[in-house]
Amino acid sequence: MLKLTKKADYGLMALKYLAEHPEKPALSAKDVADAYGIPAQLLAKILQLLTKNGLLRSHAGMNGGYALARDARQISAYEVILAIDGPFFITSCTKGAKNCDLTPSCTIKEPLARVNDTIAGVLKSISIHDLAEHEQPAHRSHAPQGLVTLTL
Amino acid sequence: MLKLTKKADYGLMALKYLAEHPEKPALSAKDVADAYGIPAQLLAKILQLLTKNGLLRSHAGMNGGYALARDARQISAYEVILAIDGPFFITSCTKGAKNCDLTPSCTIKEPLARVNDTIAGVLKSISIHDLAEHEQPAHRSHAPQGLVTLTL
DNA sequence: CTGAAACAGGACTGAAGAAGTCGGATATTG
DNA sequence: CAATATCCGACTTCTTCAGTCCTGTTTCAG
Repeated sequence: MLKLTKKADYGLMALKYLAEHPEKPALSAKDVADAYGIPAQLLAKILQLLTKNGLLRSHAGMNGGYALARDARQISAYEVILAIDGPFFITSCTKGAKNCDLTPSCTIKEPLARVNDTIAGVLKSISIHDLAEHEQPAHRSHAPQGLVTLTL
Repeated sequence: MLKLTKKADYGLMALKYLAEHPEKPALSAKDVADAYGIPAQLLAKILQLLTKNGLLRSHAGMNGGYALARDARQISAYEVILAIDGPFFITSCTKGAKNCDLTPSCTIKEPLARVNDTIAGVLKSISIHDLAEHEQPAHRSHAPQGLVTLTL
C-alpha cells in the first residue's frame, strides 16, 4: 500500500535514462528496456502514455525513438506519476468525487487531504534532472532546490 | 495508487471515534461499525490488529469493547497505518530488502526514499487527536502542531 | 518501392492483493 | 447458563497490476 506502481517506477527510470543521454537525438523503447531489464513491450506502452501527455516526443521509423519534450529540470516526478497512473489520492474516498457513499461521517478525509497535498508538493518539487546522475560531483551540497513545508 | 487501504481508513476512523467518546469506558466493534456503516466483522479484525500492536486495549465479555491505550495525542496516524498495513514504501523496490533483482541500476530509489521519509514524517506528525473534532471551536488557529520540512 | 525498425494501441491472461464473509473458540459478566 | 464480547484462521470474491500477444501505422535506408 501507498506504493508507486511499477509502471510509474519504470517511467521515472526511463525519463532519467533519457536525461542522462542528451547526446542521442532519440532512444528507442527497446534501448531503455534493455538498459534496465524492463519488459520492452510494457515500457513501450508507458512511453506512449508519457508521449500522449506531452512529456516525451516520439519519432517513428528507423533511428526513431523518444526524447524528452522539455528540459529535464522542467519535468517533475509528479507529472510523470500523474500521466502514468492518473490522479492519485491518499484516501479511498476523495472529497471531490461522490464517493463516501455510505459513510457521510468521513471526517477523516479533511486532515488526510492535507497529507495528500504535501505528498503532491514533494513530488512536484522533484524533477527528472534531480533523479539523473549529474557529472559534477564537486559542488552538489549547495543545492537547496526542493523545499516543502506543511503546517497542520 | 498511492492510496491508503480501506482498512487503514477504517482504523483511523475508529480511533477517531474512540477519541471523541472518552466518557465511555469501552466501545464494541459493533458500536463503531454501526456509527460509520463499516462491516462489523471487518472492523473487528482491524481493531484486533490495533490491540495487538498496543494502540488499543480490549476487554471481552458484556460491556466490553475497545479503548485507546494511550492519550489520543500520543497516537500517530503513522503508527495506525503501520499496524494495519505493515511497513510501507513508496517504491516497489526498497533498498533495504534484496529486491531490485534484475535491475541493479535502480538509481531512482535513493531520491524516492527521501520522499518516503517525508511522507512518514508527515504521518508521524498527525495524531488521532488532530483527527478528532475537538469542541473548543474558538481558539484553533494558533495551533502550529505539525511541521515538516523536506530539503532535497 | 520494399522491407526493416520503430511507434501506436486494443485485447487478453495470470498473479497478487484488498475487501469482505463464515465459522468457531475463548473470555466475561449478569 | 446465556448473552455479549473479543479472538482468529480459512475462505470467497473482486479489483487492479503486470505482462504478453497481435495487428496496425509511420518512417527511412537501400
